[in-house]
Amino acid sequence: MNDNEYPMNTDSIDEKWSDGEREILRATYRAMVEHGYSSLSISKIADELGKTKASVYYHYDSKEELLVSFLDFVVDRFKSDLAEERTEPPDTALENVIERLVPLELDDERFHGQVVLLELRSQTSRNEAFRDRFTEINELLVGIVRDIVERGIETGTFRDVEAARVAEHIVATVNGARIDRVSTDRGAAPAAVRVSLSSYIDSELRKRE
Amino acid sequence: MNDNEYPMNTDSIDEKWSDGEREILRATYRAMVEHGYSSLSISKIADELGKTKASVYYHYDSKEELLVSFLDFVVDRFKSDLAEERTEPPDTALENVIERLVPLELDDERFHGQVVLLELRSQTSRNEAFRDRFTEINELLVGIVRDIVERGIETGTFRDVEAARVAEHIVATVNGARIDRVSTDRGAAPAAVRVSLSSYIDSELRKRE
DNA sequence: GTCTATAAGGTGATAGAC
DNA sequence: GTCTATCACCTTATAGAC
Repeated sequence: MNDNEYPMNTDSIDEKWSDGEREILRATYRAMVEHGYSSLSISKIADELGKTKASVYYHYDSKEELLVSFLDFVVDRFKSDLAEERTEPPDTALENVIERLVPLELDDERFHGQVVLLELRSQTSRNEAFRDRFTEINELLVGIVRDIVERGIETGTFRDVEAARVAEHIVATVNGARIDRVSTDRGAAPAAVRVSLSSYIDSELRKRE
Repeated sequence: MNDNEYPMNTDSIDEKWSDGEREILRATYRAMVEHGYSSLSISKIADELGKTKASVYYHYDSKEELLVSFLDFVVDRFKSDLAEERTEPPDTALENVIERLVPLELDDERFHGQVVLLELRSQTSRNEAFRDRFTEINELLVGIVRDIVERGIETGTFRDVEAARVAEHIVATVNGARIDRVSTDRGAAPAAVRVSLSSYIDSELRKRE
């Protein structure tokens, strides 16, 4: 389902956005971290960019167009952050994906990234393009987990469960924990969920005897 | 932890808000459903109220104050919607709570309620009062589930698991499914999570032999 | 309590010079 | 590509009449 995924962390030859556009998208990201989605404006983006509003409008015809492009930018980062070698044994692969999605420690940069994602997610009911992207993200996550579980069943590591159903469960739990982390002060919750997920994987997936 | 909870659906004697305030809060709710948090304005609320902006400012000194009051209003509704007799046996009590939080069918009214909650939740990183309320909501949910699980352990229905940890897991899963529902087009996901949660409860909680 | 009128400033967006 | 200047409009909030 995802053949052409490369780690785009480094700014390699990437034709998706021009240099000017990427500078604007990066400025948008900073403006969003600082001011939040609901008080984001072209002026604030331009300030962050170090140029004037008119410069922004040279690259984007409207705020709406910029925001959809920004959403792609953020989703792209999320996806490439997730892209990883999948050669490890299924049980450690599963644990690695979970660790990546719900790390025990979350540095400021990733924390801000999750806040931005949550703020964008809150726009899904009002904007179809937004809803499409988050549908895509969740399907990607479920697909990754499902593939690992299926591989585990084939190799005999896991019991013969319904992979799709288990994947939905794990992704829902992971998403719940992620959103809890950025929207409450319940610092201990992510760790509790991590432990509980391991236990779940153990009792529902891992073969006994 | 929650002795004084009554179903406040009907407008009984409730000293928390004056009649005028409640009218404004209800108008705010309608305006929010229609326009979304990020384009919510006093004008739109006044329009929905059928009065002028100045009338709103007679009851609230600032938009900020109104919004925090509105948050209380919404959280209150959420809590009273959850308040329920807890006399059923633990296993059905648990299933009922889950059914209530992640119903298989979601009518428009409740759907809008969850959208509003998600939009308010997206403000948590920018506003401490908001974060406090959502911390409270999640702790309430975890508390409800934990109590049921503990009761199940005492009565011998459930195995002797770590109730707090299992509660965190269930609440995270439920929250993930709830947010998935309002922010993606993955219509089948909530049902899949429901099935998977039942299976989880069965294998992790329910006593065998 | 609700109104009209108004203030001061921010918003998205465009025209035209360089 | 970036700038200045400008537009019409919307924003939060207040003053004062009724």
